[in-house]
Amino acid sequence: MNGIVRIGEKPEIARLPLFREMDDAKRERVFAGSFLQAFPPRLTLFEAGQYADFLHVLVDGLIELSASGGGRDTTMRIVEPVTSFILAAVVSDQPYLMTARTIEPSRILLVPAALIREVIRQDTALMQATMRELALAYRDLVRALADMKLRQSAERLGNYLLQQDARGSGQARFELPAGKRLLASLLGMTPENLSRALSSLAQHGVSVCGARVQINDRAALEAYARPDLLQAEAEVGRKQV
Amino acid sequence: MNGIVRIGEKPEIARLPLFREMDDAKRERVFAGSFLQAFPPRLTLFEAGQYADFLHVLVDGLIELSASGGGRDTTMRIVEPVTSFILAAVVSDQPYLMTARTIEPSRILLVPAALIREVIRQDTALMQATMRELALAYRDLVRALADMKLRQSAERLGNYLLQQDARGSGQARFELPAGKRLLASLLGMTPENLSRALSSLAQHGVSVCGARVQINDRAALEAYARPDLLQAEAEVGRKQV
DNA sequence: CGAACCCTTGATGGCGATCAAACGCCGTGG
DNA sequence: CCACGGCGTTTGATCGCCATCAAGGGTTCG
Repeated sequence: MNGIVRIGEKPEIARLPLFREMDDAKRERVFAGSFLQAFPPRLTLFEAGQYADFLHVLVDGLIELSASGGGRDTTMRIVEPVTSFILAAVVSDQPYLMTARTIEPSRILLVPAALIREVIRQDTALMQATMRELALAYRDLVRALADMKLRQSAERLGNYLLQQDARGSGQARFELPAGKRLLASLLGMTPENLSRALSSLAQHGVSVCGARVQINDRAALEAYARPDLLQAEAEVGRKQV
Repeated sequence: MNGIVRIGEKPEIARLPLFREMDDAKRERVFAGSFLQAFPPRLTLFEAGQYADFLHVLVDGLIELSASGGGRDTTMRIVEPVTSFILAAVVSDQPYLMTARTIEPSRILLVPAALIREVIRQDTALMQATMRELALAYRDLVRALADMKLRQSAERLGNYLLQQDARGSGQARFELPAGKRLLASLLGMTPENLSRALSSLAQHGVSVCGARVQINDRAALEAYARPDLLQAEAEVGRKQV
């Protein structure tokens, strides 16, 4: 199950913006030193404060990144495949700031931190790709922080729905990637209030049935949620850190 | 006033982590192509949405970076000298996400974005420094977002005071860098509530007189504010993006 | 069938925003 | 010198968003 990445998975990983431009031989070297591993759901992969020993690439499944403090917990990000995560901790050689937990059964490529740091130093194209990934991830977080400070919860939800729709097939119908409890935490609200917010969005062109969401009146939703300046970069095929 | 950086300023800028490790000749080239410019207070340097045409290095003065949306404004960061800012926008060649405004009279080194991007491509040490800066800046933002989601306003204030003290000379006495109105916005609260929060912190070992802050009982303040896992990296001489 | 678990709905309470007004500080101009 | 106005800060009163507490319905799984 580990030791060498199985052939079938490689193309999808190699096509990630992070690995796309680098030297083929170096990429092989990275993959040869990495492990593809399967994890059951609800398993903690690592905790905040631990030394960052692997760059993670989610190949299949779903991951929650959360932070805690003062007895509380909040989910910082929900990682969907195929995406790398915790690049920043690996690059800066610092402890994780977030805890990672599988939500669904997941397969993850584990790239030893020392290995990826070494190859980054050797391969300029990879270093440049890393730099760009970090810059885009930084900008995503600026948007997230502004979102949290400027909008109230139902507006954040509305924007999340618009964003999630755009990220998916694009037209007006999609499913929430994870349970509503988790979504609530991601949006900085309680499950109870997420439930209320979802029903209140019915007045703004959104209908929900279980995890199925349909945007019936995009103009109305946009008028309410004001996606404004906070829209995500739309680089083709891009995945976050 | 511009064209070539005045000799007196160079050492301090060259010592920034961003420029410290790079090739001397390349650094000269960057500085030769840049402009050191003075700005009056309360002047908008650029607005969110504009094309990012300069990397900025604050040499002297004070800058506010703010974001807006839905009729509201919030300050995202207060930049103190000597520090570069908006590296991420320049690296990713995307529009600014934030608006920059001088608070005090300021002198800023303006490095043309195309120039710095070109030299980054040519100089591996600079690229690596940029990568590290972005990674650390990313982690700062993770902390800021977790702070906003996990703590209530008086706790955020308490942590800000601890952090600001640590960043300064270190022991228990310092001045707020900018007016309280601005600080309130940075912390995601109103000036009224900042005022109340400051007086409530008297019960936790803090005394305030105007802009002068004194931490009389650090243990009590830490017990209240729980700096926990969110503590900033303490790399010597490090400055944020 | 029962036990979790998730989601929903309702009732209550607290944190913080908003509204309003007074105080201190400071630069201007009479 | 003092009067005046502007601005930032403080203090008080009220309101609204959202968290918390509580309970009920639906689904899944042992």
